[in-house]
Amino acid sequence: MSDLLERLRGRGWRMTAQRRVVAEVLDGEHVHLTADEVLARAAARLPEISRATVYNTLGELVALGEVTEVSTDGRAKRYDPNAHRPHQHLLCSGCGTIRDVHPTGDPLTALPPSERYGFTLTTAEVTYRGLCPDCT
Amino acid sequence: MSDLLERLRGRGWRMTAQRRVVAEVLDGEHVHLTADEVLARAAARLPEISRATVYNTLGELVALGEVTEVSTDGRAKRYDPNAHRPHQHLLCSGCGTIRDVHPTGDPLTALPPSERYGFTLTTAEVTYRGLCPDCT
DNA sequence: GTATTGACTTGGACTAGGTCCATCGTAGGA
DNA sequence: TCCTACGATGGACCTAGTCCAAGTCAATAC
Repeated sequence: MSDLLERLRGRGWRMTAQRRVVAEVLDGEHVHLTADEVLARAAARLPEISRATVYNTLGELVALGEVTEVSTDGRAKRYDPNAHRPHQHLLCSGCGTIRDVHPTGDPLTALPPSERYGFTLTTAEVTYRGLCPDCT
Repeated sequence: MSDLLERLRGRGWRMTAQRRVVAEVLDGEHVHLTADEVLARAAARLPEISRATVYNTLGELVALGEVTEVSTDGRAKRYDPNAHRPHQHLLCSGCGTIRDVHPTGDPLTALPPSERYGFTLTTAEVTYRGLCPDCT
């Protein structure tokens, strides 16, 4: 994660305690926190951090391509720090657990030209849904 | 669409002017309206219809499997009446246009057992993103 | 055709998630 | 160490959606 902080500094990011804490909270595998969860965890370390700062910082991290937004349920957006490697999401309909998964092949190729309506495609997002072992 | 109304009546739905109008507004191909758009179009025909009724009716149609909810942008959910035939969505990043598309093969098969973490899979939702001819 | 009744509708209050903005604070260069 | 522009703050505001008590009416029974 310190390499993330280095990359951000290299891009002219002014390093503040708030930004550092938000970036640190988002470290790890299979991390998909809502903005409120990020705020709660950040506030545990830096009690005076504000909601607006968390939203600002998350927005910047997304704009810089370091974090991706995932909205799986139409409720709160979740923030996924695993943006360096393409992946999709596997979601339990029972408990809401989310895992990063890596399907074989490029999902884009499944869409034949006749179904592209002249679009220039850039990405395909896939959400697999099912029941995890605990909820089965 | 009248066949939909028949199906609903057959399932014990009490037919009211409000429900009929909401169902009629959702008729057609490539229809992906937000609840507010449904309300606006329904109100054009039945001015005294209320927001709560539109949400209730949409929720019932979803529960009955006649309409599917799609949340592509983390903003308002959209309602897709084309629930009788499996399909995915193609979304223009420029203007927000949504089209129904039919990829080849079943997206579920792209996820190998080693990437399923013991889940029992039920569905895979795919959102293709790109630029439509007008926005290119 | 009328009475009955429980399902449906209404509008307004309420909530969650998120954005905006004026003001204050501070990181980092000179 | 001083400056200043960039970042943080908190509180108002907004949008999408939910909830509820009270009123209405579709469908059944007669």
